[in-house]
Amino acid sequence: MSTAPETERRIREAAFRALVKHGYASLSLTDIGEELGQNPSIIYHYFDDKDDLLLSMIDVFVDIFVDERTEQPITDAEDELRMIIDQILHPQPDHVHKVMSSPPENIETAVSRVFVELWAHAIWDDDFRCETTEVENSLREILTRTIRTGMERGEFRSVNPELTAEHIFFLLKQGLHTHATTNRAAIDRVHTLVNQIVDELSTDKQSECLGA
Amino acid sequence: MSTAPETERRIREAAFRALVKHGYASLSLTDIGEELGQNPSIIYHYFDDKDDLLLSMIDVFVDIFVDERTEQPITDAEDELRMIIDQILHPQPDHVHKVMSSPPENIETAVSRVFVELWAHAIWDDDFRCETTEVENSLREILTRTIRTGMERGEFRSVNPELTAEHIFFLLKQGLHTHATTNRAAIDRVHTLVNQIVDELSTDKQSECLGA
Amino acid sequence: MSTAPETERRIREAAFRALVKHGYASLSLTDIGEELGQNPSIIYHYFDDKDDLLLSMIDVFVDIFVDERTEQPITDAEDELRMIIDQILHPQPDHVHKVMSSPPENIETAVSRVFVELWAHAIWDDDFRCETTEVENSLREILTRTIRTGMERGEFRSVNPELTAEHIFFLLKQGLHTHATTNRAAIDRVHTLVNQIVDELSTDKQSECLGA
Amino acid sequence: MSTAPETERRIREAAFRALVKHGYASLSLTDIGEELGQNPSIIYHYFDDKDDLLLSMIDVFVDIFVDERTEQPITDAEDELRMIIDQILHPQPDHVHKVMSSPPENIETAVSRVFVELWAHAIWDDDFRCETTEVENSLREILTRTIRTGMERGEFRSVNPELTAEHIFFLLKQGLHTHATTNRAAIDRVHTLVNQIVDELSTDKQSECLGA
DNA sequence: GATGAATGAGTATTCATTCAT
DNA sequence: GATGAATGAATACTCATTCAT
Repeated sequence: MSTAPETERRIREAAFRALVKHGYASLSLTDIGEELGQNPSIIYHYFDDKDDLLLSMIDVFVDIFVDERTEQPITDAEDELRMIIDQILHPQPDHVHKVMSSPPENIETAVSRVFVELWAHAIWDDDFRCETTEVENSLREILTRTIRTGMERGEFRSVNPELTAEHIFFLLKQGLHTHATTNRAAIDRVHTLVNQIVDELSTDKQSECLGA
Repeated sequence: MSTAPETERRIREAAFRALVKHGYASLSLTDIGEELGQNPSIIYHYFDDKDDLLLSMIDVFVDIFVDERTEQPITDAEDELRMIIDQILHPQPDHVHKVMSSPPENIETAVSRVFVELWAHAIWDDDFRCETTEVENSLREILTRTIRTGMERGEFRSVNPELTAEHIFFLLKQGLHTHATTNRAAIDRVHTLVNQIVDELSTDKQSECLGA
Repeated sequence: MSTAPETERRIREAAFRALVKHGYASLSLTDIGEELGQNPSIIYHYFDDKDDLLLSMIDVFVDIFVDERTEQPITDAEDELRMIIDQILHPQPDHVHKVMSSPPENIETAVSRVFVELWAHAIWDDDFRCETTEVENSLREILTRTIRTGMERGEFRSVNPELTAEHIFFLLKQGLHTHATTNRAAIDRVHTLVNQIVDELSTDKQSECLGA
Repeated sequence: MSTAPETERRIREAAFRALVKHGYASLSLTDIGEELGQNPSIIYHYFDDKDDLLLSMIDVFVDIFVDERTEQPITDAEDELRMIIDQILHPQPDHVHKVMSSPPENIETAVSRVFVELWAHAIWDDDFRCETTEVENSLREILTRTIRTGMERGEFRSVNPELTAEHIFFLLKQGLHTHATTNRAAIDRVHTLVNQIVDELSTDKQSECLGA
C-alpha cells in the first residue's frame, strides 16, 4: 500500500507545528521542511503550492473541533454544551492526539495561535475566507442544535437559540484570540462569562442576568 | 519648525493604508513608499526599521479610539456607553479624520483589518504584545469607568463593572474580527447582543435576559 | 521479441511531440512523460539521460528525410529534384507516417520547429554538432547526386553540382527557419527562388546563370 | 547625471556575452551577473524580468546592423551592396565597438550564435517574433533599396528588387546559421554564392537571370 | 519492465537595508 | 532632508535523476 496519504498527513502536521513556531508572515517552506525532517521539495508532490498546503491546515481545525461532533446524538444538553465549550477553551492532548500523530507541545497555545493566523489570512484570500466561514458555521450549528435540543427537552429556558449560540461562540473565539494576542489571561475570564450564560439557560430563576 | 514630525505622521498613515491594502504578510516597504508617493528609503530617517514603523501603527489605533476619551468627563452614562460602542463598531469618517489626514476609503473595513493584522503579529513580537495589551487595557478601562459611573449615579443596575466591561469589549472586538475574517455580516449581530447588555444595565425590569 | 525497441521508439516520438509543443529551453522530462502517457522515469531504462534522448531525436530527422533516399536509383533527375525540394518544404503526412506512428498534428510547423531547436542546440553540444553536420552532408549529397546525374544524362545544363546543391540546400533550410522564427510566410518565397534555379538547370539556354 | 542608462547598457552587453558563452537554454541570471561583475539582483532595477532583458538584446542587433544604415544616402550601389554583405558575414570589431563598449572576443561567432538563439526563441514568444520579423524587414528593406537604386542609375540589370534582396538575405542568414550550427565552414561558401548574384546584377548581359 | 516517492541542486525573483550624493 | 543605485540574503518553486518495490 502506498505511503502517500501518510506522508501528506505528516506534511500537514509539520506545517501546523511550523506555523505555531514561526507565524504566518515568516513561515517558509524551509521551516516546514525542518519540522518535517525532510527536504521541502517533497511538499510539491502532495500540494500544489504553499497556499494550498496552508489552506489545508484549516482541515486540521475541522478534524479537531467539528468532525466527530456533527453526527453524535445528544444525551444531556447541558453536559454536552459545557463539554463543547471546554474542548474549545482547553483542548485536551488526548482528544487532539486522535487527529494528529505529532501534535505540538502546548496545545492550548498552538490552537489559539493557528486560529488567529489562519483567520487573519482569510482577510486576503477568498479560499481561506470560504473555509473560515464554513468552519464557523459548523461550530455555531452544533451549538445551536445543542441549545435547541435542551429547550425542546425542557432542560433550558426558552431563548433564541441562534442568537445565544452566536453569543457563546463570539466569546469562545475571543477567548482564544485574546489569549494568543495579549498578555492577559483571557481564557478563564471567558469561561466565567460563558458559564454565566449556560447557568442562565438551565436555571428557572427569573433574575440575575448576564454581566451581573 | 521643521517638517519632520509632519513627515513622520505621513509615513505612518501611508503604512496604515498600505497595510489595509496588502496585509501584514505581504506588506513591503515599496508598497508603503508607493502609498506615500515617495522613495521608501526615506522611512529610515524616521524609523529604525520596518518593525519599528509597524509598531508605531498601533499608535494610530490609540489616536482613533483611546486618546480623546481618557480625560473626558462623563455626562450621561448610557449615552456615553452607546456612543463608545458605536464608534468602535462603526467608526465615523469625521472622527477618524481628526487623527488622520488621509484616511483609507472604507474606514470600517480598514480598521477591522488593521486590528486583526496587528493583533495577529502581537503573537510573535513582545513589543507589539505590550502595545496591544495596553490599548485593550485603556479601552476596557474607559468602558469600566463609564459603567461604574452609571452605577454610582443610579442610572445602571448593580453589576460587576469590570466583568461587564470585559464582556462588552470581547463582543466588540469579535465583531470587528468576524467582519474582517469571514463572509458573515457580524457587526450587526454584535450590535444586537451588546445592545441587550446595555438595555439590561439600564432597565430595572427583572426578566428578559440575554439571548432571550 | 521484447517490446523494448517499440517502447524506445514511442519515447522518441513523444519527445519529438513534446519538443514541438514546449521548445528546447523549457522542455522537461515531465512534459515528455505526459506526451508519452507514462511515468517519465521510464526514460532512464532506454536512454542515459535527457541529452541522450534529445540527441536521438535527430535520428527522427534522418528517418524522415534521408534514409529512404540514399539507396534509391534516380529515374528522372528533374522530377526527383523537385520531389526532394517539395518534401522538405512541405512534408506530407503520408510520408512522415511511415517513420512515426504518432506524428504531431501540423507536420510542416513541427518539422521546422524541431529543425531550428535541434540545430540551435548544436551550437553548444559537440555530439549534436556532429549529427547536424552529418545529416546536412547526407542531404546535400543526395541533391548533388541528383544534379550530377541530370547533367550526365543531358537533362541539366553544365554547372558545379556541389555548389548548386548547396545553394538549393541553403534556401530550403532558410525556408524552414524563417517559417518557424518570424511572422513572414517564407516557404512560398523560397519555393519561388528554388524553382527558378531548377528551371535554369533544365533550360537549354546557354547563358551562364547563378549557381553555374 | 544619473549613471542609470550606462548601467542598463552594461547589463545588456553582459547578457549578450553570457548568451554567447552559455546559450539560451542554460543561461541563468547568475551567469549574467558574473559576466557583469555585479550582483544579479541589480538586473531587476533596469528590466522587468529575464525575458524583458533578453528581448532587449535584439536591440543590440539593430544597433549593430540596422540603425546607421537606414538614413544613409547611397553613393555607389554595388559598393554599398558588397559592404552590407561583408558586414553581415564578417562583422568588424571596429564597427561593433561603436555600439558595444565590451564586445565578446570572437565577434563573428558571437553574432551568429546570438542570431540563432534569439531567432529560435522567437518560435515560442510572440514579442520576440515581432522583433525578429521587424529586424528582418529593416534589413531586407535596406538591401531592396540599394538594389533598386542601382537599377535606377543603370548600374544594375533590371530585376525584381524585392525578390533579389530576399534571395541574398536568405543566403546571408543561412551563412550565419550554418556557421553556428554545424562543423562546416559555411560563410565562405555563402560569400561565393552571393558574389555570383551581385556579379550577375552588375554585368551588362541581357539574359534574364534569377530574380528577374 | 515500470512506477512513483524522494532528493538536492539550481533558478528567478523579492525585499529590507545601506550609502553616496 | 531626500533620493535612488546597489547589495546580498532569503524564498518559492522546478526538475533531472535515483532507487526501492
